[in-house]
Amino acid sequence: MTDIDDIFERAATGKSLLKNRQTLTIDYVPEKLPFRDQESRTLAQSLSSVFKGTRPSNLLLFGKPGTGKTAVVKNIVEHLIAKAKERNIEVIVPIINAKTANTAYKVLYEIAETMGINREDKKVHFTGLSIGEATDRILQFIQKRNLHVIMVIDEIDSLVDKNGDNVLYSFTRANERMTKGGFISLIGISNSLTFKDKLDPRVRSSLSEEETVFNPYTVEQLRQILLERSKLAFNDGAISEAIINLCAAMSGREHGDARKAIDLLRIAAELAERDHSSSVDEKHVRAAQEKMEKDNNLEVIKNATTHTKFVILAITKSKNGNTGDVYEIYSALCKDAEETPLTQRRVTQIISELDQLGIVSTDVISQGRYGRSQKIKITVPINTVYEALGKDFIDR
DNA sequence: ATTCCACAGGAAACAGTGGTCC
DNA sequence: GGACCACTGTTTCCTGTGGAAT
Repeated sequence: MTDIDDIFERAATGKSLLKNRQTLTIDYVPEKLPFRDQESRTLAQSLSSVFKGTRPSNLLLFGKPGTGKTAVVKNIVEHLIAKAKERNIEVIVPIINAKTANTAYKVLYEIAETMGINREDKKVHFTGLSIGEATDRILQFIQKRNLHVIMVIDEIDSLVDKNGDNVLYSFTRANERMTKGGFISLIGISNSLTFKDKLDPRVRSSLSEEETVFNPYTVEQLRQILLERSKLAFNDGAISEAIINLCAAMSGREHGDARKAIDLLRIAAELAERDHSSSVDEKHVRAAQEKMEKDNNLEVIKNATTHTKFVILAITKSKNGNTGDVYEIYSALCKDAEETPLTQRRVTQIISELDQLGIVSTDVISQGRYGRSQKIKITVPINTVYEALGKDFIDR
């Protein structure tokens, strides 16, 4: 075990490059978000009608991931609650992530939980109620207590994609029903600009009373964000401006996602520490970039269901990558493993899910009289696939 | 211009599970 | 304890599609 002891010894005695790792994680939200003054002001102005006792406009925030939407909302809401408390106004702000609470009922349940309804007689249980009944109980609670509720639904597009806009419809209309007091405002946060098209026109008009678009950060903006964070996170001399420029350039070119850029910086720092290097250099950043991609793919494949793994394996084994060919190989794999194969319809769906996750790429090709099909290709390095599937799985 | 292939993918239905309500 | 509800994963059924072959 001497090599293991050696690792521990070096970790214990080695010099840390980071003085505050926390500031390079998603949990850290700075007091004021750089480059988001305009958006913050718009949001604050919209919410300020709470102080006049009237309902704030419903609001939609659009922007790609890592553009600071959620952070801006959290910041402003925190200020709002504090300011309202000084004036004895009770504002409740349930923040629901519709990607985690991925059904209409789960969203209602989460809202009920954060609002404290479940400490009352008429609870909204984990299951068993109809959606209508759950909505009614929430509205009754708000009305009875004359509450100001600002409902924040993050990733609102995934809720609408999976469940339609019924829940949104009930809440945008709720104020007409609550005649005895209390009100609800909705803030929807979405990664997709086209999400509005999927809404019922009545929901669309009432939900998008105001809209704010968060543009992706430019390379220069990312550079300044990373510079700020690195001052908080790193010990003196542990990172150079050139390395920060590189991280900003790599992230800005690819996605403009501040969260990923900060992750890149953190992982590069961790790799440099493991390397016992006195500072982060270019090779750590490049390695961090590779690691991020690989880890992501590994996790997805490792956690996939058995049938999804069979499909992935079938794609790697297929010569032409046609749907028919892949399905045939998949069926054979199932037969070998004494599993009943899923239908082709379901396999098509699995392939499309893998496509969305970026594990495979598909191109629809038409072979004329020989039909239309998809050309399916694995986009993840084959070694990563085999590593994720495991030798036992491949050899069985 | 029409036919035909090999699918893609939407919609509805179903089975099984885990829960509440009355 | 039966009626009812939601959710997930799946199957079944069906319509639509691009372009080579006829």
